Amino acid sequence: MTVSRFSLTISPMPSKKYHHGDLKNALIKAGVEILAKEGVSGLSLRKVAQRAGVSHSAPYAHFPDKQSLIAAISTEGFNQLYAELESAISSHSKNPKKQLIEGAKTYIRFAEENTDTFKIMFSGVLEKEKDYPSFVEISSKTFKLVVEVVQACQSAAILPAAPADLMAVSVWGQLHGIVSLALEGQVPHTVLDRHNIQEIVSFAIGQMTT
Amino acid sequence: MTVSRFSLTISPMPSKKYHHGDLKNALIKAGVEILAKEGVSGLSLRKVAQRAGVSHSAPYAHFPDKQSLIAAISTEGFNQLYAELESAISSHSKNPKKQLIEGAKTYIRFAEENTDTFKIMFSGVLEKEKDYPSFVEISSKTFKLVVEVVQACQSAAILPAAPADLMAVSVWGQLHGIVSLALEGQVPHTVLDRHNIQEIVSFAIGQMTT
DNA sequence: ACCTGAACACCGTTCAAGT
DNA sequence: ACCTGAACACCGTTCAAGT
Repeated sequence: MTVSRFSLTISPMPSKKYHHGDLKNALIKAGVEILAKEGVSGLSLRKVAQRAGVSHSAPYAHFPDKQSLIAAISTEGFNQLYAELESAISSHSKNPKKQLIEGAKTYIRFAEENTDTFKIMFSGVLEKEKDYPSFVEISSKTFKLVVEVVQACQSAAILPAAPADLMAVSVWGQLHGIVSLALEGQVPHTVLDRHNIQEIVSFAIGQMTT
Repeated sequence: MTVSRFSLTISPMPSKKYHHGDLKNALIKAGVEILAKEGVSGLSLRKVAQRAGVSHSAPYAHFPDKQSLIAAISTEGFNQLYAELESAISSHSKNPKKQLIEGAKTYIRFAEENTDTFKIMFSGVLEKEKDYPSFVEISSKTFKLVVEVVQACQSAAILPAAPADLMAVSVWGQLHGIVSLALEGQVPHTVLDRHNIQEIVSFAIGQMTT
């Protein structure tokens, strides 16, 4: 025991306060990791605190309640999704149809690679999303991105003339619905035997475009 | 105390075993009611038991765990949704386009009137749906209903020729996606100011049909 | 077969206290 | 300002026991 006490003195042990003034982000990161490892049902405030190396009540210095941490995780998820969509879309700035298809692929990939973050963003776990301004902001920014692509497609006569925001809900809804049904296991194997989600979405979007 | 013991003997008190051998269904019913009143986050096994008038451990005589009760509630929800869709569709057996539109309206109404049951059916709360045969059966029966309507529409040249199951995923995905985004508060007010969900879905399905 | 009550581990949240 | 530890109410699940 003398040894361990000694080592504690000369080199800081990981169980010390190593959140370098940024416990808030450390908690969000820990939450994302738990989500990836144990899923939505495995996400507890106490586990998040433990993984960040603080006591179970420390998170309350940064988040008023669990919902608030979930809002922060969802916001972080939306930020990442937005960045990936932005990148995919700006890679094909001269080709609206490609923007649509590659944007959809990016959305699908995000859902597949971050399944439980995606679920927490879109499956009603967050109950009063309107109370979290940064969540509302990034989600409406993301919607605007969809509107832009839709408008570009309309200008190129790839999508029919119609109010762009209405068309955007339609396109995003089509994409989101197929992805959601797939994550729920509601797409029958008779379809999945022949096509992956990307192909199903491509088919569906192909239906809407000319 | 003599009085209470006497009254217990001559007339059965409500706190006695009044689940007439059908506690299982009483628990499902209690679960649906709690879902409607307190939402998904308010649904606990202990509350369900209390509402059904039994001890907190009584449900374990009928369901191995909470997931299993959730599966039963979801199955019951699907049964109701199926019945309502069936009824709406058979009311317009000579008019495929009407079947599609009225089926969609029924789906939307079900989601709006049973929001939290709908969420529990489709939002990943049920984690191993494949383990519950009656859930799988009714959900695949419901999918077959969509396929039938799609085929009728294809025969009437209202939907383009394509594998009916693929087209069914597309149509259901479109409907489900818009409804899900709406329940999540992800449909911007700029759109909701002008159109309700029914109209948005009608627009989207109008896009797919000729 | 069906149900109860005690028990256990875990959870979200609060609060007095420490630095 | 940031964090800890005890405490409270609630939860899912197990189990010995009662009818």
